[in-house]
Amino acid sequence: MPSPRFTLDRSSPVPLYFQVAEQLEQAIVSGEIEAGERLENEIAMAQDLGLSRPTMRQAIQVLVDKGMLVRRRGVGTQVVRGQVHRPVELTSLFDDLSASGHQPHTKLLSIEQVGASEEIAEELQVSPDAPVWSVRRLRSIGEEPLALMHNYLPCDVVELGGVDLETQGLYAFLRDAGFVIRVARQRISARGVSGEESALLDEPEDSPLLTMQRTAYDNSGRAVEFGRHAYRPSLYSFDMTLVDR
Amino acid sequence: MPSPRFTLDRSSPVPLYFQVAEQLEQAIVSGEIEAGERLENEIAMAQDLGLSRPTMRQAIQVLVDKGMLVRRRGVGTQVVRGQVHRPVELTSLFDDLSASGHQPHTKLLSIEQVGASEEIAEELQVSPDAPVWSVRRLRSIGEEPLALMHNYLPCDVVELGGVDLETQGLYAFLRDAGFVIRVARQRISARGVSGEESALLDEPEDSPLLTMQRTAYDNSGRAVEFGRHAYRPSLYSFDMTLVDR
DNA sequence: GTCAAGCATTTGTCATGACATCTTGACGTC
DNA sequence: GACGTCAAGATGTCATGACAAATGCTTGAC
Repeated sequence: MPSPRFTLDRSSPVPLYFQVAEQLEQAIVSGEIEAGERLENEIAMAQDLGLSRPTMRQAIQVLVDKGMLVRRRGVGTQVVRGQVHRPVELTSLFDDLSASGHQPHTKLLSIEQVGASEEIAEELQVSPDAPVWSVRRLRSIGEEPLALMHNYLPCDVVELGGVDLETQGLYAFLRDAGFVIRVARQRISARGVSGEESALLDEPEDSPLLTMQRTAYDNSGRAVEFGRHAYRPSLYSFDMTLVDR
Repeated sequence: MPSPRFTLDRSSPVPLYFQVAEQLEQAIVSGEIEAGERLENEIAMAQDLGLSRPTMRQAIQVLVDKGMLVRRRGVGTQVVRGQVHRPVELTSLFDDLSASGHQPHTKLLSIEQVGASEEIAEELQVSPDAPVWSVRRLRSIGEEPLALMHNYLPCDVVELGGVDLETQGLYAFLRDAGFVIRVARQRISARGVSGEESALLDEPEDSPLLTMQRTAYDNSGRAVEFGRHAYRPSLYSFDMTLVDR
């Protein structure tokens, strides 16, 4: 029954349950708590740390939601075996690559205001033919083209004029502009390359592409962005963890 | 400020927070509460229903996790705009199709015990060359081939001898056999068809395929199943909702 | 008129206490 | 020896109370 020493800072603005969750996660990934091992019971852990049980439960719940811990009533809480893949998150590919130490590069292919097609209008919750930004970018890693991205944003919500989307990811810009993206719905599938894409992505004819289309909503529930992306499957995939609740 | 009438059954084994979550979700999908609308505050809703605030919060949290509601401190809770797509869940394709009213059909291509390759052994947390079940199935919808599925299960965990995997999905069998799948990790990508697949899936050479590989863990954190699947992208895609927490 | 301070509202966090329910193993009976 | 019962231990659910922090509006000073 492992009981690593966690340190709590009650004067920190970071919530206690989050401090515990972070350190517990660290203990798991570092191997201090072994895979398959059972944790001490909630009440004892809470007492050890001078916390209430709800707070301790909340901390554990964070890792349960991440798929790192599994709870069984009447038994206890165990560490899930198997290595953790980084899951799909509400970040952009740009952030993904930056975080993994690679040097992504973005080429702005086009940016213009167009009238929303029927599909776009529905996804963005605007009237058909309403003005929307249409942005096409090519993302590469080193000399290797990686993804072709086509995004749409409502003009009356976002002002993209003069924004440098080559040095800054779209999501980073939206964050800086005060948009808090809280929810996104996406669909992943595949298709063959089209003619123009073939040259841009440096893929031969009939190559398969991994496609993702996503609509993102800010913290007021309003649609902010809709995008259709195509990835070279040899260089990109989507990892995720599913948790049954 | 909407305040639909919810009914609670305190003698029911269904938790109160779940009863509320279900009815709240129903009110949202039915349009009784409009998209974008703000909910009454937690305390008032709790009082209206004769519940405590934590219970009411837990009910709301269920829908926040589903991406249907968005909370903002100091403001309130709002309904996310935009239609809901059914997300990727811990069910099998078989369940997916059955639920959507179609008639899936499964053909068992092969089932045998083999020694685990290095990759399989690592995914399933068994020793290399340990005996594992190797199951290959072709799933169709009507006359249309849909997916080619290749699954591996540790022999010392699951007994597949005599199991009819043509009328029953793999996950349904595992459930009946007492396995509770709680966590799964999966990776989605794409590739071109290989020779044998081309005929089985009725796709021409060089067609793109959507691929998914998944490792599933039971409620003790043990790896139970590893599978590599290939889908015809014209007939299948992965929908999911991402929520930032 | 504009900006800043203050206030009301609402969600976020945390504590304490209680009981329910499930699991497992020990014990006793048949 | 097999089976059922019981008790211990763990998580699941629910209630009450309190304070913190963010937001948006109102009010007041300049």
